[in-house]
Formats: sequence, structure tokens, C-alpha cells
Amino acid sequence: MTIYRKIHQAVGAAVDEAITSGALTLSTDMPVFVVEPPREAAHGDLATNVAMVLAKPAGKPPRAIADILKPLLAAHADVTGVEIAGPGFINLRLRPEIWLDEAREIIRAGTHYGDSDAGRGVRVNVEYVSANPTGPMHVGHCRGAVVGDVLASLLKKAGYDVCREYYINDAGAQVDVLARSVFLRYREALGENIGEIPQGLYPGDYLVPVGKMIAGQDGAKWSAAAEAEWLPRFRAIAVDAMMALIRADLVALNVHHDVFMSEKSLVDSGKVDAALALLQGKGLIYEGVLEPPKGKLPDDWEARPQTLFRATEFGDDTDRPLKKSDGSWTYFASDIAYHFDKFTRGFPLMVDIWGADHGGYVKRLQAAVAAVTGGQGRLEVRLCQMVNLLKDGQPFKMSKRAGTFVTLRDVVDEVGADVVRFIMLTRKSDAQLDFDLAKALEQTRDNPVFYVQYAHARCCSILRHAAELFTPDELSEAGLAKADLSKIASEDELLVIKNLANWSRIVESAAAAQEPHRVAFYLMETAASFHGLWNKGNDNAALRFIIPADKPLTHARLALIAAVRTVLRSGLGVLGCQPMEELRSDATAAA
RNA sequence: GCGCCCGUAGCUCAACUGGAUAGAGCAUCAGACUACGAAUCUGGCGGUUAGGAGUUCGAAUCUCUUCGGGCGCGCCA
Repeated sequence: MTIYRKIHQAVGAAVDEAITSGALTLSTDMPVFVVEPPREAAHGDLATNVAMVLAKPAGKPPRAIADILKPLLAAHADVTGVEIAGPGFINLRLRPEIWLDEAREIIRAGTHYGDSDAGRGVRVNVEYVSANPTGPMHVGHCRGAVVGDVLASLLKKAGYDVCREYYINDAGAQVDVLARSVFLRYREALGENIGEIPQGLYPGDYLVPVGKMIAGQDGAKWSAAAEAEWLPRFRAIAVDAMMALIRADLVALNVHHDVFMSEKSLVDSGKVDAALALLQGKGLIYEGVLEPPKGKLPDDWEARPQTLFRATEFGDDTDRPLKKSDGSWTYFASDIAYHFDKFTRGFPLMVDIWGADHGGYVKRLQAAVAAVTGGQGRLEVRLCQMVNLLKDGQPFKMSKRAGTFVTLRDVVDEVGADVVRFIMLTRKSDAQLDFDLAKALEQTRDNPVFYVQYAHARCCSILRHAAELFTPDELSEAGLAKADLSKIASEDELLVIKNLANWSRIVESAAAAQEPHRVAFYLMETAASFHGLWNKGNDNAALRFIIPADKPLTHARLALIAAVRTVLRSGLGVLGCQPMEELRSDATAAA
């Protein structure tokens, strides 16, 4: 159990005791309170707001409640001091050994340190990327891919049962366009001069090998055929080929999925019809005419009756069309079916990662999920704002093969997957992000990736040097866990451990808020606290980690270093970044 | 016109979801290497949290409103 949880329980027990003894009477249920590190380290080890949240239910001023709880908390074996401060905070001081035990626990747990059961095994489906299978991934997909991938890892670490999913939009009109584009490349492969790629088709030369492949397999049998004859085959082959490109891009970015769900398979299996029939049965579908959209009116707008979903009954601003004028389902309709399918596969909680340009779509799909699951399923959507790609402050253009856009591969080739991943998380996802490829490779303080990697490499460097004084056994994790940590006495060192002990709280709160960027910020903080400690040794040689004349002290400090390294690894693991053993030119990733 | 997101130090951003004196980096000023990597660190300067009103023990955070920026607004996905 973490220190925070332990003390949280102790505070809860103190309140219960006060209620039992009659000192406190609550008019409502016990409110939620927190135990957290105080803003000022001088205020103690931990602080709780319990007296303030109890003020109303107990009908007493916060400080009076704190006075009642103070002696009860002071009696706890781990508490060495209780102070009441400010409007009614209760500040606690703990035995230093508590923190030293935590350092030992970190080394023992390894990168599993920080694992939490807060998610209680709830099954959650995280859907991300879901780029259309019409070409390689472009830079615009980067952020959502990383945010989704890291959020999934974070939820898993926080105790959720996570499924990572990709939705293949292989049923829409854009796949017909893709097939026609490939057909052109097919004729080209047969020796025909196709000239310029017409407007409206995909011009990228990544389609050239697909056309060649079909020409190689099928010969000229399609060249004079009607579109209706060749279209199905070209669609299928083209989608497969594009998904192969996309999967390779995902591998390059170290992004993983458990399930690739095909929209076409959903349509073919009748699940769209079934889901819509379900809504029909609930009386939520009707034929009607929508008001024209406010603001600028589309030129070809005309009022006409449509098949509509009563989204307004579930909080949307207007009812939404389910069928196109040609009678086929809209994308919205198959999306309803898709999310209903997720729900029936056992995911009461669904998280979708979308680009901000889809923001207007959130309400209607949440309305649909509420309707089709009878309120049992919950959809949450995290929107990712745009990334402005720069190099030395100038907009970055590369587009070596794709025609008009910068591919994800261009970016990964330029700076590496680890850097891309980390930088994508240096802002909360609903804020715009400038990504300067030149700065991302700088080895300076203002490059957060480097800064964190440097801290990890420094830990490794110290442990390498320690091999001159200690046996491999003594430097193993088991050996370091046995170090006499009571040698660690300085406030600076304890502060570093207190920061490490925050890791599991960060995991829980970042997972609850679905904000993976908090992990990146925490790692920067952890790196800063460690770099600070390291430099204390410059001013005062007695604070250096390796003191050859005092092996027990050195061993204890090495254990502290190992704990720092462990938490950095654990955090980098969540981010999907490789921790670096060294950052020299011959740098290699940790095994 | 409507909806969503956003507005915090000169710049780029945090603030553990309502907590204490709003914190970091960059820039700027003043300092620290006979070392385990100074690619780092220590300190100073810098704020009416866009403006106004409200909710309560307490607001950057919640509500309303004004201003400013971004995205979206039938039969694209």
C-alpha cells in the first residue's frame, strides 16, 4: 500500500473515532477528502483538507474540527507531528523511515512500481489513430496516435483492463476513390501513359507498387472491364496494401493496437442495420426536415425529408441524419453501430481519441451511445489539437513521396520515435503544440526529452562507476534493496524520495483525468530533483554519491540512485520511450 | 448566428480537478566544475490568472457576462 493510501485510511479512521466518541456529528455522508503533499515542503510531509470538507456536514468551523482530529492523528505510529495551518489544513510529519522504506519498495517492485488497482479491472476500450486506409500516415496523425497509445498504457498501469483498438474506415466513398486511383496505377503498370493524376484522385506514388502488384497477378484482364467488375477487387487489395503501410508506420512510432476493426465487416454482417433497428424500436428514428444550418448557408442546400436520429433527446443541439440522399447509411450511422458493437463486446467505458476538427461530432455520438446502450455505456472523447511542425522556427515541408503532405515517417526518420512520443506529451492534448524538429534534437536543458534521458543516463553512469567499489551482487537490485538506508539523512535526499513516492499518485490521477501529459511533466520534475541533488555534490564533496571511505553510506546512496532510475524507467515505459544508458554519440538504448 | 476548445510572468507552458504565498523553463542579471558527464546546478528580477459580476470557509479552476483567438456547423470521413 502506498504511503498516501495508508495515511488516507488513518485520517478516515480518526474521523470515525471522533464520530463514535460523539465529538463529531455528520448531517450527510462522509465527504471526499484528499491526502497530498503540501505545496510548501516546510509545511510537513503530507497535508489533508479533511477538516475543511467536513465543515458543512459537521456544522463546525474547519479549525475546530482540526482541533478534534489532531490528537487522534498524533497517536498514529507513523506520525511524528501534527499542525493546523491556514484555513484548516492539517499538516502531518512522518517518521523518516517511512520514506526510506518506500525507496526500498521502489527497488523491490522495479518498473512495476506505481502500478495501481484504482481502475478495479474495469474494461475500457481505447480507440485511436483510425486513419483512413487511403495512404501512409501523415504528421497530423502523430499526436492522436501517441496520446492514445500512452493513455492506454497509463490506464493499464492504473488497473484498468484495456483494449487498444483501430477502426478501419473501409466502407465509405473514399475507398472507391482509392480503388480508382489504384486502377489508374494498374493501367500505368501495363504500359499505358496515364498523364497527370486527375483532380479528386489520390496522387501519391505509394500507389504505384499496388498497381504493379495487381498487373503482375491479374495481367490485363481488368483493363477493358467496366468499373463495377473490377471495383470490389481493387478496393480489397488497395485497402490491404494501405493498412500494411499504416501498420508499418505504427511500428515505426512504437504504437500498438490489439484489435483492428473493419467498418466493412460491420456493415456486411448486418450490425449497422441491427443497431439502427434497435433505435427504431425505441422510437428514436423518424422522417423529418431539418432547419437550415445557421450562418453561411451551403449553396446547394434545400429542405428535404431525411431519416433522423433524435439526438436532441440526449443533449445534442439538433437531430442528426442517418441516411444519405442515395439511401445508404451515413458515417454517423455506422459509427453508432460500431460503438454499440464495442459495448456488446463488453466495454462499458469507451475512450476515443480524435482530432480537434471532429469536435462538432462529439455530442451526437455521445447521444447515440447513451441511446443505443440504454444509458449503460459511456463514451468519452479526448480531442487533440493541431501540431505546428517547425524546423528552426520555419514551417517544415518534406513530402518526399506522398504528394502534398508530410508523412509520419518523415518525422520519425528526422528525430526518432522516442523524441516524437515525448514531445507530443509536453502539452495537454487540448492545447495547440509547436513541434520544432531542430529543438527536439538539441541536448540542452530546454529539450525535455534530453533532460529526462540525461537524468537516467546519469544514474546508470554512477552505478557503472560504483563497480570499482562493489561486487555485482551488491549492485544488483536485490543487493541494493538490502542497503542500510538509515544512512540517508539529508533533507535533500529525502525530498528526492518523496518525489519518487508520488509516482503512483500521478498514475492514478493522470489515468482518472485521462491526461497522459502529466506523466511527462512528472518525469521532468523527477529529473530536476535528481539533477539538483547531483549538483549538491559539486558544492559539498560530502554529498557526492560515491564516498570511497564510507562504503555503507555509498551503498545507501546507490540504492537511492537505483530508485530514481527505476521510477524514470517506469515512467518512460508508460510513455513508450526507451531509457538511454548513455547519451554520448555512441549512445545505446537500455536492454 | 449556434456549439466545442482556449486566454496564466516579455516568450513557451504547469498548477495533482475547489485548497495555503499561482509554479517551471527560456530570456535577462549575479554565481558554481582539481567531478560520478557543467549537455548540469544555485540565487535575483518578473503576475489585478483577458475584463466584470456571482456561488462559499476558500476560485486560475464552478456559474453568468463582455472582449479576444482556434475548430466545427445536412446528404465528407
